[in-house]
Amino acid sequence: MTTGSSNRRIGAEDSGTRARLIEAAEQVLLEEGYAAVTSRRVAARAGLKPQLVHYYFRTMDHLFLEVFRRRAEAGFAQFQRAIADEPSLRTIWSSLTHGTGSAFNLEFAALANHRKAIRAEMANYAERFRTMQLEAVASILSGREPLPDAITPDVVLMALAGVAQLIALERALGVSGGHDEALAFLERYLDNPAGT
Amino acid sequence: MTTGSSNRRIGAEDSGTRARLIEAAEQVLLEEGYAAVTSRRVAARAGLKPQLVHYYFRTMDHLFLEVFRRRAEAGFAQFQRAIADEPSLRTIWSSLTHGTGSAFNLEFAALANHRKAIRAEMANYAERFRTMQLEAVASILSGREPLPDAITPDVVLMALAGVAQLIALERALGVSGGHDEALAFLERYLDNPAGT
DNA sequence: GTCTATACTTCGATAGAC
DNA sequence: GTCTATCGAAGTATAGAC
Repeated sequence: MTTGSSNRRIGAEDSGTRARLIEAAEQVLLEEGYAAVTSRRVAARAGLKPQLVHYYFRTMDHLFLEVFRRRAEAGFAQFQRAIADEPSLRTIWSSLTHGTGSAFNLEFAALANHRKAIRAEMANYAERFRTMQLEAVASILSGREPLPDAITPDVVLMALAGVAQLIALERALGVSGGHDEALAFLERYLDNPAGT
Repeated sequence: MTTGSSNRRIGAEDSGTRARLIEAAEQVLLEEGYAAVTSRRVAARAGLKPQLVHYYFRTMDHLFLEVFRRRAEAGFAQFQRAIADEPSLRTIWSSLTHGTGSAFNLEFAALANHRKAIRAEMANYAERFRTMQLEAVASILSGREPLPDAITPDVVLMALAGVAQLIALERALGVSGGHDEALAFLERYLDNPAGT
């Protein structure tokens, strides 16, 4: 499982069937969780035979990695577009709370916790994403009233990202206590971080 | 699976074997993730036969619920002790970042996302825990310099909980960007939230 | 009350046919 | 390059022996 030194033949990367399997895997992941992403269920969702999963992907982990990379690259590109279009804290906040990203991250975080290859890939993207976000926050804040010295762009970003993640996770559970208050605060803060 | 209206006989709740299975399940959960919590592996960890899992627990979900409740009650009690001993923001922060709690929550959050019974139980405890924490924060802040109106105890708690969760998750991945800065800020903030 | 023998389903993966 | 036939291991759960 770690080495994967089998010499079984693997299908072409540009195969349409392969793309269908990745798409199906992502759907199953979001709807039923990573434990439900089995060769049989993914194939059924794609309308294909289970053995095809193992023809196009050496192991299930290889499939997970492809699903993750596809989503991560898309998120990456989307963030860059959004921040170029309107560089503001509000745009950062939107990107942190947008769509199915949270559910996706939750599944992969749980998966990464116990699978080395996936953890490495996720850490890699997380670092890159954080760096990109940090540059954006620093740039946005530099054009405004200065904040107290202790409140660096890192601190602002960690707080926004942390609260966004927490709210998303609790929403999934059906818990909402404190959310309205936090969102009301952010509603003011995002446009006026210095509080003047 | 949802109803569980089987009339199969189930072992006594005070059985020692049953307790061993719960303990073993928790270990497997933390070490290998929720997908690895199967009757065979739990039993192997406990040095028992796989069929015993199904004698003491109607389904695997019942086992998960027992594992969750045990940990949740323990966390509940521990928070109450700690906050009674030293009521401070620092104690709140410690309780949010303490031990294996984050890994445990991550596993159960992912599980809860797709299993109704577990989601309900987790939501229930999350609400209770949040209420308890909120009372503590409000009580602590009321004995200090007042904060700006917009920064209610809810806002403080959501920020602390969010950042604590984010740092824990990223640490598990091996990502550390921004952590030192956020922790340095908190180091000052926890003792002096009004920033005077 | 406690545990075992057993049924049946689903799993990942490979070797080999087209 | 693409897909299928098939294997052995692991999964949940139940009925029945002690």
